[in-house]
Amino acid sequence: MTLSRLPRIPRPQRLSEEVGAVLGERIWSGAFAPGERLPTEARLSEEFAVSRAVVREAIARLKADGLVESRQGAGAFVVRRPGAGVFRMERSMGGAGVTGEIFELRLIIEVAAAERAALRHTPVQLKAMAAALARMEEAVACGEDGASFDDDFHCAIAEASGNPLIGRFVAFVSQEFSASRAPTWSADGVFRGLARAAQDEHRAVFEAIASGDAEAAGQAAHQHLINAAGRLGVAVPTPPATGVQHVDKGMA
Amino acid sequence: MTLSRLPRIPRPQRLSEEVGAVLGERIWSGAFAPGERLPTEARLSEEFAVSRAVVREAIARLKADGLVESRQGAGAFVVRRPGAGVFRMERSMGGAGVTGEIFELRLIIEVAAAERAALRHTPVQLKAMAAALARMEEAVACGEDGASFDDDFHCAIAEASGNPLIGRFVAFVSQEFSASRAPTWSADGVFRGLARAAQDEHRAVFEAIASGDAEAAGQAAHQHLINAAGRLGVAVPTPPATGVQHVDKGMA
DNA sequence: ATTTGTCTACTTGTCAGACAAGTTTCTCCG
DNA sequence: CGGAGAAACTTGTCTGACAAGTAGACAAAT
Repeated sequence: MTLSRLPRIPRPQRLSEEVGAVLGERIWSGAFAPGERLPTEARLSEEFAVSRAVVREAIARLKADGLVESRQGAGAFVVRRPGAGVFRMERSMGGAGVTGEIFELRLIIEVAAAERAALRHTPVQLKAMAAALARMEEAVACGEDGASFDDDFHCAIAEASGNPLIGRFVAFVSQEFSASRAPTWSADGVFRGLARAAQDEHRAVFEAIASGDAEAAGQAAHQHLINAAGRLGVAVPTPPATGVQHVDKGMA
Repeated sequence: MTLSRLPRIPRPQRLSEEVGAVLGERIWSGAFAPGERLPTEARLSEEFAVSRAVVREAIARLKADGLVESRQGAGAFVVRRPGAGVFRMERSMGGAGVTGEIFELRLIIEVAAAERAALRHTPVQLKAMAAALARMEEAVACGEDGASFDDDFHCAIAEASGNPLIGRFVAFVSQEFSASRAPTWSADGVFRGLARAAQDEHRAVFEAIASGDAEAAGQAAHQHLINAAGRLGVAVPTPPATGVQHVDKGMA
């Protein structure tokens, strides 16, 4: 077998990572306002009781993230509009409730991707989707873990949207999210038929795309993601807004 | 007041940035294969003729990008799936044709944001949108550059979507894109009425959001982005029907 | 022969101190 | 009052050192 990943025991976090996380949080929370100057490296190394090298590495990370800019002789400054330059998810945003928000973003982008894939897919891309689908089918039949094929399927759809940015973005979000996909494909999940249900939805999406019906593809993708959220026990803060919003137009 | 930008002169690149760029390119190009171990810091500092501290900062940047992982005592390794962990745009994508793809992504996400903002906006967020709108109005009247208020307006809408991820993503894409927004707000653009037209569209989006009409907000945002692309001479590869169709399905 | 324990060389993480280069601030002279 | 220049900071880079952790070899035990 592939000796799988995940150092189950959390290795002692590097000092520079801790310092970087604290500083990043202060910036995101607004404790360091945009445009403001950070304390000097000497000051920070004193505050955190670490060497200046550690502080410098932490700041290097923030610079790589596009959160701060430093000018020799002047200091390090919080960038005017933090968050531009790079988009990441995991860090510095309270963990609670985030999953639902990630799902909402997936819903938006993957539905759009499915619609476009229905209209633009090439034979090669369709074959890639079919291959991922077949592998998942096999996994369901054998009771194995098909999570990575699940990833592949979603990414193949995004690739077929014809817009590489959409493909990369879905790949990115999928990765960020793959840990939470486990319950569906765990032994227990397969036993309870979750994998089977997901697979049926996958096929519906695939057939809609293959037949070139954009609207059906979008609806199938939408339904799949809503159901997937339900299988994970995640509340997606969207349903009233997206699918059926014409219903509550009456009020107000 | 705020002495704004002046880094038009390419400031002397930091050594660590140069080294980091070279290493990053080697990884992206595959010269360092996924899973492979990087040369040791000592070896790299020798190769680049810089101190180990510089190499360490360069590697810190790569770690922040999620390209490499280092284990004390073992070495630094190229991550198995480079590119996961962060989402950037500038890298590894030639400039041609990309603008249209960015626009398509904006179209997808900002239309969805406008729909949600119509349903979820708070009074404070509405006020932020109104403020940005007013400043743009002023800029149009005075013939000044309102590009940054344009940014603010779009970001305020995304913020009001109630999903911070959407807000950050729009901020991210906006930034990546702000350079291309210049033509609308340049002296020539203002003269030719481009800014005026954009402003009318902005107001339409705002009013739809303020009135809580998600469908109208989505359509207005869709129209605005299509027109904005037209003003820039960019072709958005989106069939006219697609952008909003998942909203009004079921409507007769 | 296989397993186990130990040892050693190597690599990254952290520290301390130093100097160079650039910026800001204040002083002092005109 | 204004400007030149010195002084104080601050970041960028270098050097050397030690601690912590890893990997491979080697020896001992079963």
